[in-house]
Amino acid sequence: MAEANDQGASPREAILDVAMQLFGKQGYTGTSMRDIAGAVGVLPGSLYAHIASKEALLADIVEDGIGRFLAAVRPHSGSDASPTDRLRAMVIAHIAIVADNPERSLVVFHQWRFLGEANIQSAIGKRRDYEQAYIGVIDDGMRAGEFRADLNLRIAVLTILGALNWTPEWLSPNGKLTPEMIGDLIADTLLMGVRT
Amino acid sequence: MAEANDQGASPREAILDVAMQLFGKQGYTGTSMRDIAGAVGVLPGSLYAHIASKEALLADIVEDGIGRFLAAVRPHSGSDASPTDRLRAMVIAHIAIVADNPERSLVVFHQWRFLGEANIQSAIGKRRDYEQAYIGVIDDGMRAGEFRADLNLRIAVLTILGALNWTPEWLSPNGKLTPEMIGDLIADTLLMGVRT
DNA sequence: CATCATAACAAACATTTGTTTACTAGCCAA
DNA sequence: TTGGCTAGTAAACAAATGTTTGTTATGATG
Repeated sequence: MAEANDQGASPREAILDVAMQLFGKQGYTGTSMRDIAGAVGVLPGSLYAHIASKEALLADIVEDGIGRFLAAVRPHSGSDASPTDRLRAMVIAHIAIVADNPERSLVVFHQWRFLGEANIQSAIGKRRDYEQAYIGVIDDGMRAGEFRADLNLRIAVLTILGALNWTPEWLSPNGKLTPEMIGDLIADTLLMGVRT
Repeated sequence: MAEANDQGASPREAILDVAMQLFGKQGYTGTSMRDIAGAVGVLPGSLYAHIASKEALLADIVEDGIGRFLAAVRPHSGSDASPTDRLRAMVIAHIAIVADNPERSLVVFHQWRFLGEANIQSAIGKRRDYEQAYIGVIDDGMRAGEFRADLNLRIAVLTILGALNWTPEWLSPNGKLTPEMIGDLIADTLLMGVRT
């Protein structure tokens, strides 16, 4: 059988799941409703009994995806641990979300451009909240003397977020290192750098 | 006038330039030949006097783009400077290429998936060469005792390349920091980390 | 049994897609 | 003036696009 029907899930969830996978692999504009229908195991028109439009499908996936990152990171960015420990925990939490489903992360990071004006603003806002969490910890660390005082805050945050946002490109859920271990190693690299 | 005709360039170069911009902004599958023709200021069919196909257009852009990164980094990765200095020079060179044209870099990093089987293998090969240059310097640095011995080589390289590959997403050629300064700051962050 | 909601089918729609073909206008060398 | 380039127009092609519509099978519930 060609269709992987996501046994036990509602048709709507099956569609969202399949769309997430295809949008991640082929991009939003590179995926047709016929592609999605084919992978679900249904005719194209049948999709519209469960979703409003192709763009609403994307909006749902992106909205939910960003929400997962925010929910995973917030408890740590707001904790009373040291900036070092907080940053490490945030990195590990981020990697856990990516590893849970790299395709979803690819959609969140790259396909939001194709949302309509309304949804795009909401996505950008939440993305800024996410960045702000990192800016906050780095700033705290610098003030506390735990992080280098000569850091360029903006560049440091973009460097860290860049390293994190690139992970769905290579991270495999089936690798031999667990997501926690990978997150820990990335946090090591970012916290202490490569120099001795 | 809506068309920016890239005065003084051959029609072929004008097309490549416009396609690069649009592929970067909207993606390969999100860009139609009519989009390109419109931006060049020409009718859709006219494009085919200068290019073989839409995919050949993408192949040209990606091939040339990867080549620029390789050409910019090779002299430094192969120099006889210290690993620290080599890595710093490679980062600065990378950022210079991105800053020169962020859209081109977006195409190189994200649109190669849409190449045909033949071109895709060539692109992956060159991309591996590029990674290898970074693996080499880090490995040298670790052996020389200049870089931390407890680094996970693979993770460190992916972290560094992630930070670098994400830059076209935010780097603006019109910012107040020069590309060299930005490269230097990123190199600082990656070499020494954020901790004191 | 009759009823009703769920889920899917079958077929069509208007548009947009990449590309081809035959033709024309302008220009520079012989 | 003739001839041959270079660059572009105009119109069409089959295929693929997102979506709508009317209809049908299948269960569970009254």
